[in-house]
Amino acid sequence: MKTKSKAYHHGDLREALLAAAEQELIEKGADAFSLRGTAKRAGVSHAAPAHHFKDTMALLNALAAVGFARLTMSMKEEQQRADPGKRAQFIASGVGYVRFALDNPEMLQLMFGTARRSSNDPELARNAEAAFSVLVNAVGNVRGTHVFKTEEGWRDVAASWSMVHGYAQLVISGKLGFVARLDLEEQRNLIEDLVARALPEH
Amino acid sequence: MKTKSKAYHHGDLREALLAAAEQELIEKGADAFSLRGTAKRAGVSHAAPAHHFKDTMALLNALAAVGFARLTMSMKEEQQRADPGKRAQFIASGVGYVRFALDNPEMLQLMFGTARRSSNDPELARNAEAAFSVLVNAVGNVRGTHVFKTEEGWRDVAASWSMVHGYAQLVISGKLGFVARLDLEEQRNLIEDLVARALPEH
DNA sequence: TGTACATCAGTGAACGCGCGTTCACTGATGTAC
DNA sequence: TGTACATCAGTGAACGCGCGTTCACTGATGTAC
Repeated sequence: MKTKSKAYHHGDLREALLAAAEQELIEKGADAFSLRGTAKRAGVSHAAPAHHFKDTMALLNALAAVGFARLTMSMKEEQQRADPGKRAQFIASGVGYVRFALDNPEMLQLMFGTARRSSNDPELARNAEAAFSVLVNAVGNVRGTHVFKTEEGWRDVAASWSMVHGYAQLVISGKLGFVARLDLEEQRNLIEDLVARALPEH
Repeated sequence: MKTKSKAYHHGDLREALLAAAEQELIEKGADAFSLRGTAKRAGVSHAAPAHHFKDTMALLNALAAVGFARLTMSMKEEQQRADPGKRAQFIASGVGYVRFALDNPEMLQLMFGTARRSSNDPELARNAEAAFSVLVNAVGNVRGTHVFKTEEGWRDVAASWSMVHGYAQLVISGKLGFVARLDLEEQRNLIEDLVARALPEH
């Protein structure tokens, strides 16, 4: 019957393109990603995206910004589910970070790689900053100081972030194969242990 | 005078191609890397590489294998320079890991990314395994047991590797900007601190 | 030592492909009166 | 409420480009006798 209403105007092509771009990224990888493929997925001619994104780089910058927003959400969700204690909140932010990364490996590569992206997209920078802040605040609450005021504070942040980020990257690239053999509960325990090591209790 | 001897046969084109490929990777990035560009850099026609590498993927696999060999060397060098104590040796392996990564950021992406690479190149797997072993042995020596025998051993390895790998990735992607303000000595201290956190003394 | 010949490592032209971007266009929508 | 018109968001053809790979070839090298 094909009642597929073929409206000439799409409605919200910008959002549809971002969703299509994510699928394209997931299936083709950052290397083989193409604007034409994205347009095709969105069911639109390959010239249409130009009305919404200046060029391919602009589209990927916007997609990376979406990724950082989702990362922020993932950390905050995990914190809401967790015990309200400061240390538990810190650990939860780390668990949320890893959960996002393992659920969105291609997005993580886009967000932290330099491929096909410019570095001065303001929305992207803002969203990245917001994600960063969740972790920084969690560390600050545990330590009871503004982390940027002391060398030790910087180190706490660097250690925590490095730990969760590195763990996620290694699992994604298949180098920590034994993790695949853990069930969800065990993996969560492992992550909590790793995060806790990054911020040792005094 | 141009005494540039234009020998028809190159001598060691395979090695020259690997070196050229690394330059291509560094200057163009993993996305824009091309076999033709590599051949041009090596001063050879774009059809010549086919005699040495089946296709582009084979060349990049070989290059990644070179990267892992260099990573192993970097860790061992740092260990030779360090105090022979077990814990100092462990920390040195971590410092060597980070040093390699910061000196070869594009290679690290190639080695740990999935882009343009197959996953079943035996030489690549062997070299990656060798690098892994340096870290595993260093952890084992500190703990005094075969790390693969206990859950705790696995965690020690995961924590150590995650920490150095994550730190390197974050610095490379510019997310730990404050590190750029540290001088060499300070950065070394920071790395040693981070690595030490990953493997807490009992 | 010299020669014939097989093998190896290059060349350069050609192929077909998918890409990003541009362009003149057209259909749909929104607004002024 | 109806109509004219500007604006917006699509289309599809066309462009030039660089890519990986294939192919027939040729020059250099190594080896058997």
